[in-house]
Amino acid sequence: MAIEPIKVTVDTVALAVQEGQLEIVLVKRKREPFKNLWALPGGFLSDDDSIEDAAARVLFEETNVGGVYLEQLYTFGDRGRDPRARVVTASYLALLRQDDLELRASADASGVAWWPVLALPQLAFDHKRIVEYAHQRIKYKIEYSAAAFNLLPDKFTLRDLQSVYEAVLGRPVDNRNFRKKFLKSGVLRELDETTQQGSFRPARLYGFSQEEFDQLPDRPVFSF
Amino acid sequence: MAIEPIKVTVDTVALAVQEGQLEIVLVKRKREPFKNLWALPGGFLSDDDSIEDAAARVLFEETNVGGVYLEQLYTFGDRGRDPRARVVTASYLALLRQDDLELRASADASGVAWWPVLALPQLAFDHKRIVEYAHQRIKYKIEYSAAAFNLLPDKFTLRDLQSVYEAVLGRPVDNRNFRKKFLKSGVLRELDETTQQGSFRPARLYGFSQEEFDQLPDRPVFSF
DNA sequence: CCAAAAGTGTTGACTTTACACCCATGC
DNA sequence: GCATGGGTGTAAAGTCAACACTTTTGG
Repeated sequence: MAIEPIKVTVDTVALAVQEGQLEIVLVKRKREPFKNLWALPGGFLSDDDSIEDAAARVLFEETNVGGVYLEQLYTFGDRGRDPRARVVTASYLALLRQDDLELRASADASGVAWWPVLALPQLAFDHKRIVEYAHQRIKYKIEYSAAAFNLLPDKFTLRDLQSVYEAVLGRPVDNRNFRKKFLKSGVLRELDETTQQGSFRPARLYGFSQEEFDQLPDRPVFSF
Repeated sequence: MAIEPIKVTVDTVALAVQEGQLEIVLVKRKREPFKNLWALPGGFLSDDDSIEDAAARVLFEETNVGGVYLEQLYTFGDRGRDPRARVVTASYLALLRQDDLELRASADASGVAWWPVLALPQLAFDHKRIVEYAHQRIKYKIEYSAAAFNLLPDKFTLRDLQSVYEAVLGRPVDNRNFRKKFLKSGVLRELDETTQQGSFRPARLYGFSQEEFDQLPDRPVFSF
């Protein structure tokens, strides 16, 4: 059983919702292969304690984004994915709050930027496929998990929450049904604060209650 | 960035339902580490075209089981999983029909056997965790996918189908509601055949219709 | 008083759950 | 005719989907 040398990398699909759009962080490659194409932030598994640690480290190194929710997506290892060598890539999904965003490119890249998931440039390697996989995952996940709250600050309005669902699902949802269902679910803590941002009625702020969420059944409870 | 040598392996959780119990294939290790403990069938990624191919090859080599449904589960890569070296393991779920079963151990193992998922022996490495992950996955998956039909022969009775659900979910389900829901879903093709296996009413045989299944929404439709 | 976004209820269709007896067969 | 597993219906409760107007605020 000949074992050819294999390299292990991590690539991260880092998502955020900005102005009602689902966006993703890409870095522009400075070198071959795929020089000048946009790619997912990624790099080699090194002396990290875990693959997830590697994903967090690489994401921070390449984009300056840290302290975020991370989960493993899928591992790609087909022959020929990388023209140089056999590369096995564990892909990760990162969910960012608007707060977290202060992108800064590393020396290895000639740029780092947000791109709308629905209007991506041509991507390096098989990264298009990885983004599609991530997009599918977050669509499912938002219906049965608390993933949406990883895309929001600690305090948010019901409209903010609805915008996250609409951006992720890619379609409008009925606002009366949306509010009814979320308020009934018990996972929202109503705060004694409101926004104050224009010449119209202020919106109430809410927080997320992990304790209440933990008591929900683990089937889709937030589907719209 | 020092890159220590990393090995990539695949481990497979191969499941089948036998006499109403969910069971899994384990091999008994002939060597250190974990000599004489039971472990998942697994081995190194070699010159396979894909990781999934490697999982299929290794499963066949170690257990003589082939031609089965395979899907990737999760990739484990924490430091210290294997005392010898840094090992990154892509784990796979295999679903077997009772037909497929003609276990035969390879020279590397001192045994291969079916074990009930609910009564496993002590396992090598972190394989217990991998089995738990697989078990969770199949529990979810059976509710929204056609996974159950990968655990059944081409022709089966409604009772067979219900037994698969009960074994996977680990609890009884209401048999009137079960039949009603499955028959209404349209994914079963009623055959002009019955079983003939005792001094009692014969059961009608059914087949699975992939075409009808493909038209279902991709949310849980087989939850009980 | 106007513009803008926040917030609110009801109805009908459908789905889910709980529950107990008759049917067909071989011996 | 009996033992065994196969097969069937209904009603009440709950959930989902569709739909339009009133409220609050600043200027």
